[in-house]
Amino acid sequence: MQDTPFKGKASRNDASPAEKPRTRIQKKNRETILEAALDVFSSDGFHGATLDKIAAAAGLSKPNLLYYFASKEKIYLHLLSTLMDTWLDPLRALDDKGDPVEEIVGYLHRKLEMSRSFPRESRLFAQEIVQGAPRIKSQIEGELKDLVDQTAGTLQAWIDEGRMAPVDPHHLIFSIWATTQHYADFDVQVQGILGQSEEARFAAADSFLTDFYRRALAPHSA
Amino acid sequence: MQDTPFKGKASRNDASPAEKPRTRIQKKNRETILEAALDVFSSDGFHGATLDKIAAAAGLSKPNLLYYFASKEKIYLHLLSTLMDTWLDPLRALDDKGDPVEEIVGYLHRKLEMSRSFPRESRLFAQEIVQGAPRIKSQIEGELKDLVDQTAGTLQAWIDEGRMAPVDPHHLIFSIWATTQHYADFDVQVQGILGQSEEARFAAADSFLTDFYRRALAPHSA
DNA sequence: GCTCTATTTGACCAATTGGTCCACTTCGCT
DNA sequence: AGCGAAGTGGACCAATTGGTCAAATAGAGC
Repeated sequence: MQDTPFKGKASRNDASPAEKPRTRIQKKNRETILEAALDVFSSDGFHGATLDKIAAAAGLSKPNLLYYFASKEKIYLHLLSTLMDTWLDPLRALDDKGDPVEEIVGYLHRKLEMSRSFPRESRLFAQEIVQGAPRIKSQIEGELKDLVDQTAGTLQAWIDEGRMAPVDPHHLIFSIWATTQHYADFDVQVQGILGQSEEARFAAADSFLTDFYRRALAPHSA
Repeated sequence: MQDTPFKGKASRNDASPAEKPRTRIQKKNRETILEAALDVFSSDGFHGATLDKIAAAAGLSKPNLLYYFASKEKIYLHLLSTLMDTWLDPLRALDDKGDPVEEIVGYLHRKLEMSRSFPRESRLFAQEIVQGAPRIKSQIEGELKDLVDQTAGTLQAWIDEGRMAPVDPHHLIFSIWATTQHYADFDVQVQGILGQSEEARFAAADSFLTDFYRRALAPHSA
């Protein structure tokens, strides 16, 4: 499977719509495919998803789908790697010049907003991690860890200055991830218990979390 | 698939080790299979898991495995339904006669302990929920919701009595689920970032969460 | 309109996989 | 020891599925 240097026939055949789209059709179709794939992968998982299902969702034939992406795994990986970046944006936006508690609450808020706006992405990511992150372990131990460690440093500095309650920075970050992503990843459960509209659920979640973290993180006044 | 009333041959053949084990061999093998299946399902998901893999993990042949459980799905469902009960135990143990904050912290502690002791169960459950809980939605909207609503009532009573901070009881419960299960479900991520031994990770998590919830839930003194 | 390239798809293929058959072995009991 | 039931697994099977091919069609530039 990895022997023949030039598979198929033509050698310059690697010009198949590989990375950067070249034509407007390529651009449109690749987007359509990724959108459909996100839908299917996020609700069925990598193994549960089938090319037929993705193709159907994209309104394309399976061979045509494979004309744009070399394999099922390529599509999946493309989604994952694009995702990781977006996922970290809210954390990057944390400003070490701002007010500690409000910065954290702001981060919390942005993260919750991502759960609302991109639930499929969240679920895709969650499934990958739950299964042991077989395809992105390196990124976790790389850029993710780096950014987290750096942020933890900022938090620790704030703590040392007595501007917020002394809590373990890493676990604080984990708790924010957990509580916010919960509303995307475990949505059926939340919905099954609360009922309510999506709007109401997220509004209540935002209100609860904001209040909760403000109280828990307020610097000791004693 | 659901037509023939008596499939196969013999009619009393439904005596195949269906529900309750009858012999010691049945008991042993069913346990072995469930153990192996939990391993495989929790790390590969329902679709990713194969009977061959489960059979291999159990040290049995595939036909023999199917001698004990009628189908892959039956095994999966058996695990899931057993799980739900265990999962709710810590919540049932919450005592409305106790001290509010300490009761909640106690619950938190038990839940975190479950994440440590039964990470595979947690991951199995998580994957089912993330994918929309196709097979247990009814249980979520049934017994799970009932128990949660009841507990929420207890919490609300405590709040009304001014014995703990006024927070939305349902979202408080969600936050406890999220933060504790996170250490089982997203273990690779936590481990990738913190390094440390499992022991150290969970000790720090317990310490962080206990402290955090105590502070956030303390009744207003003002 | 013509030509070369990009796009599309029906027909296939091989591997995987859930599940079945049936002959054979091991138990449990008298 | 002897016998019927329980237990076991090699050989199969049909359906699914990721992926390939080659032939056909639609576009873009001249």
